[in-house]
Amino acid sequence: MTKATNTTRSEPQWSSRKEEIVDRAFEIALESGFAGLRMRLLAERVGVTEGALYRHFSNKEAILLALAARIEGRLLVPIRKIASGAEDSPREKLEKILRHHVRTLIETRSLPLLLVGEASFSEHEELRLRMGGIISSYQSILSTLVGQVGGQGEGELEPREMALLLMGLPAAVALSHPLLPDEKLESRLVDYVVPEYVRLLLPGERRSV
Amino acid sequence: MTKATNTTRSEPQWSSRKEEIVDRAFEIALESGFAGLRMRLLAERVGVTEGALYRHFSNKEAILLALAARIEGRLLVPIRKIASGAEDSPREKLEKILRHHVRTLIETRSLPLLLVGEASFSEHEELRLRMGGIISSYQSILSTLVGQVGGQGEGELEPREMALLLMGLPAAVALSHPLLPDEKLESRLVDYVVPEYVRLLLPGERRSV
Amino acid sequence: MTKATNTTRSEPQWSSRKEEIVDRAFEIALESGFAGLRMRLLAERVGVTEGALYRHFSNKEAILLALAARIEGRLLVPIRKIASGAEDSPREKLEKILRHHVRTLIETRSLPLLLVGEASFSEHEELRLRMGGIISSYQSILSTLVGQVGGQGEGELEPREMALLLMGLPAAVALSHPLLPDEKLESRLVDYVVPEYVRLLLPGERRSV
Amino acid sequence: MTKATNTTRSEPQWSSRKEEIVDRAFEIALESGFAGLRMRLLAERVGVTEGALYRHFSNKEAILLALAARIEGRLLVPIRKIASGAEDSPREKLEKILRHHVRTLIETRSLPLLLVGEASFSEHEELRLRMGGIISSYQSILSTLVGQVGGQGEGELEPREMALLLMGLPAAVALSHPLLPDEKLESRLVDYVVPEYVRLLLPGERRSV
DNA sequence: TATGAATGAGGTTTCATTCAT
DNA sequence: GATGAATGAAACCTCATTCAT
Repeated sequence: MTKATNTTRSEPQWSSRKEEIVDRAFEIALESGFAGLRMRLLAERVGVTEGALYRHFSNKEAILLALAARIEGRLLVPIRKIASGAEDSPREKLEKILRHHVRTLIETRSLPLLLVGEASFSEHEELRLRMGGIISSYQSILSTLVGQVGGQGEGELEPREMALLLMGLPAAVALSHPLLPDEKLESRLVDYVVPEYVRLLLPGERRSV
Repeated sequence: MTKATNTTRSEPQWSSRKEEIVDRAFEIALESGFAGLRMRLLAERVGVTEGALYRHFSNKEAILLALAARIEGRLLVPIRKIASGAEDSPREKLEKILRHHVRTLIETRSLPLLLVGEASFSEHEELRLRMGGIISSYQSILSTLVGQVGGQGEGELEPREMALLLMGLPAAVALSHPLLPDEKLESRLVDYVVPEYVRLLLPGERRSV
Repeated sequence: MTKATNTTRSEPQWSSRKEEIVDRAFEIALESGFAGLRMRLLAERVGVTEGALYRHFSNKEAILLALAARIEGRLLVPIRKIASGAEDSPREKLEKILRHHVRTLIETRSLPLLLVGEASFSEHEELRLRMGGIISSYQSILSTLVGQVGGQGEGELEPREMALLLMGLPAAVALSHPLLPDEKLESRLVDYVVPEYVRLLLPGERRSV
Repeated sequence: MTKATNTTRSEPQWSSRKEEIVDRAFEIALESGFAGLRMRLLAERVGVTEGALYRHFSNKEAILLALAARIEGRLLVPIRKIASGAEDSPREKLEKILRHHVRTLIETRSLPLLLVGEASFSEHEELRLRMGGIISSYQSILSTLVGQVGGQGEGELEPREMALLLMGLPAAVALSHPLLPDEKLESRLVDYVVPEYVRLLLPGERRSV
């Protein structure tokens, strides 16, 4: 008899209002970007009045931060789990990470990375810091793994630089995919292009084999 | 026949006001992003009132389109010139293009690519199309050149996919640089990382050597 | 038969919650004035939710009225007691009253009189009436005492006018003290300036001496 | 044919919009106090939309400050002129000042001093400072004049304290008059009570005469 | 009694755009 | 070409109050 009981399929069972708000905010940002996230629209989607949103978040900024946290959860947390796994080699980890990243970007219409772009100019400092933190964490995970791969004998590119290159593929997908969706390419990206990319960038092991 | 041709006597230089408006718009977008471009602020910077802007552009969207055109001018036009040059090999051309792109991004705080991101969500359809056009042109230039390099014997990656990878480096720079500026990395990017990246991605030459 | 009488078993002390609410309301008004008294803040200070306040007071206005009553209690009740005392002369009573008033104003950051000002503009008619009643009572107490002092031979100023002048000192303190606190002056006010003021305004005794 | 030409009697000829806004704001504050001054109502009274107000004042606070300046103009400026006059004795100046002050308070329903009260709690720091400045200036004018009167042989009260007492009469009027208007008293205040008050407070000269 | 969520009206402010001059 | 005032819609946010539990 509680409100939570008469769930329809669109209400994931135990989502408190707070979570539901973030869910809907994510949806809207997916459609219209960070800047298109208006409190009025959000309230409508949630099915309450605007004032009600402020019971759960003190600010619009607080909602944006929760969104950032959610993105972190979808993107960074799985990546951290992959990186800390015990079974895979560093090279395999890198490959898995990139595949996860690219897949997520395609699923979310590149939202995560595009939000990084929007955050660069945001007036909300905390949001900017948070987004910078996500990028920074991501790159240091990649750097560490690159360092563990080793093997680029002549030591041409530093791990940090290699990490940047590895992030390049998701970045390129993020920027070009929403404007120029290409289903054929999309289907090959995760399973084919990513592994090949890793192979090209980190040829060390190949030689050693 | 270009728009700049129908100058009246009061515009001795080529429609100076119009150009100046776009100049200042570019400046502002550099500082505050697309969304931070307010008509009021723009008018102030130009040194006129808001109403005056509407003598030169019928819309804010018209100004955004002019901005897109300017970005095209700084980014795509030089790239086209490089691509159509007669002296360099395709590989050299690709390298030059990437160096130009990365250099421009660093100079412009990544504005061009970030604007692509913002445009993805824009409500102005024409702007979205134009930005899509820039990306698309860029990628087809890269694809063509990759095709001319040839040599990836087993034909693992298609030119279009390779083009995406090549665009990855600038994309990664665009996304990470504004939030996490890194001067040491920056100084090595253009002259060192880019050539190495091209060498890794297009190993054809290596065999031929 | 008073409202406080119908206590239920859950209110062992005399309607403690109600009292506490007014206490906290007084505190807040002391800090932020009448206008700064928000139901939300009040609830927080009391340690309950906003809805709970409406169990004890039907309105915000009801709380404001209770506040006015409390001010009456701190200001007017002691003054009435002084005025009805049997031992002092009318002149001594006036002096005691003014000293009490000034002391209270300093202790309460002038809240009582400033609230009078705010109440002048209040949309709550009952509150306005109540505040007017406080002022009015105060002045008639003063008038009566002034009449009892007698002695202004030529009958220049009527008691009511003299009462207004006597209220002038507290009023001036109320208006200037919160904006321009002056500790040196403050320490002399109660024990020195007030008696001197009474002596100057009611020179009757001087002649008799 | 300009808009200013078709003046009705209610438009004082050369009031720019900016001045008109302050005029209307003053009117509203007179009716409903500082807190009752809503941008919407103000815009209605001026006959424009809310947005238009922001062409002339960047803030609501800016309007409040303009209001404070206007009060300063009506109250403090004439008082300064009186104080710096060459013909009157200090005692006469004090009397004139108090008469001007009391008259103004009655005309303006005590707005100036009540605004001081409201400003004490205002969240607008600049407004608080400004109001404090007005009070402070006023008191130092009074103090100076009191010092010039001299003559309180035994030196009982310091000029600053005497200034506070002098301000007491206007203050009492301000606080009691709006809540308890009294026409009979009002008519005697300016011409009768004020001079008598000065005579009582500053008896020095009387002796010397 | 109390909670916690919600409402609805209203608050200040911003912004692209228009228009008479 | 340009100004300066104005508009109207929409933005974020606050607050007293209500109500099911």
